[in-house]
Amino acid sequence: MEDPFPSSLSFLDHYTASGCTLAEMLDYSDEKSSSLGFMELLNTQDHFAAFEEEVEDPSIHPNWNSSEVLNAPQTPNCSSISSESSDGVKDERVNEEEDEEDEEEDDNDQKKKTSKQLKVKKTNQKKKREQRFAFMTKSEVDHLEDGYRWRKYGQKAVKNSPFPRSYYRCTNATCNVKKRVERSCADPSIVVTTYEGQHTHPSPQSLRPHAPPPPSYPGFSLNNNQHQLMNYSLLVNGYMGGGGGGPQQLSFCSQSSPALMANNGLLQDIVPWPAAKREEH
DNA sequence: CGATTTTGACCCGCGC
DNA sequence: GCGCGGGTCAAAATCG
Repeated sequence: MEDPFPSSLSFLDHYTASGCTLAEMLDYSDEKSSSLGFMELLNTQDHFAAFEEEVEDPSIHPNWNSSEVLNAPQTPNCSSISSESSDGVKDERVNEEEDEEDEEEDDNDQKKKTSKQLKVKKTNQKKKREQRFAFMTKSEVDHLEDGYRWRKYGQKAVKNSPFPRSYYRCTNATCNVKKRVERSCADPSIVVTTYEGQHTHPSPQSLRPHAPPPPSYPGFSLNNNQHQLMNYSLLVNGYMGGGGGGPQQLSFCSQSSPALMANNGLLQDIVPWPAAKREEH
């Protein structure tokens, strides 16, 4: 089966090469996005979607379409996406749930163990990859408000980038959604946010009296006065994941929409930074 | 005082 | 086997 996204091409390269411009892919006006969740925007405007999961064989889901993709994560129980993974994600998730239960039972025992052993167990869990997607946002602030509460648990310098990468975890104890935030080294005005996992709880923002409905998936709920809005929104298939920068396949599903044609300027200066990362080899 | 951030250390995977 | 880079932990510091 042919690889639709050769590793020599960035996802932007691929997309432009395939006759669909980024401006067609990504089109959100400030006005439209000001009060809608990110995924809601996608739902509303029916643009495109792609998601993580390291698909070995794209033919297993040749007919992905954005509505299918976007509807899939609406609830934590929905597993249609992961069930399509050929990477064992589904099974791993089941195991993860079991592991969590075991972890509670063994909590006392674990306290007796050395911290090293504890770390080994925890780091093993990170092998189980969650659904992940990332997007770029042109913003002056690093940590974009998305309706959920996050706690920063780490920060690392990124190779070949003057900007550090920040790691956040959802503050809800039952929710293990994580996100990474970093600035593009090529264009410091661009913030790259990667979500991993799905929220298992409603957004705290829903508690606000005038707040818009919370996104049912990690996404954006932008306020006009917060930042310059997401001029760019890329849902990608974990393109920034994985140390070592091994090529991960991207899966875009784009649909033509009149709305997509309305905005041409916002993406003109988007930087194909994943390509830049690959060039380091 | 609880929640969050900072930051150095540690672990793991991967390439050489 | 070793080194590098990414990801996470956890204690200390800071914030509200």
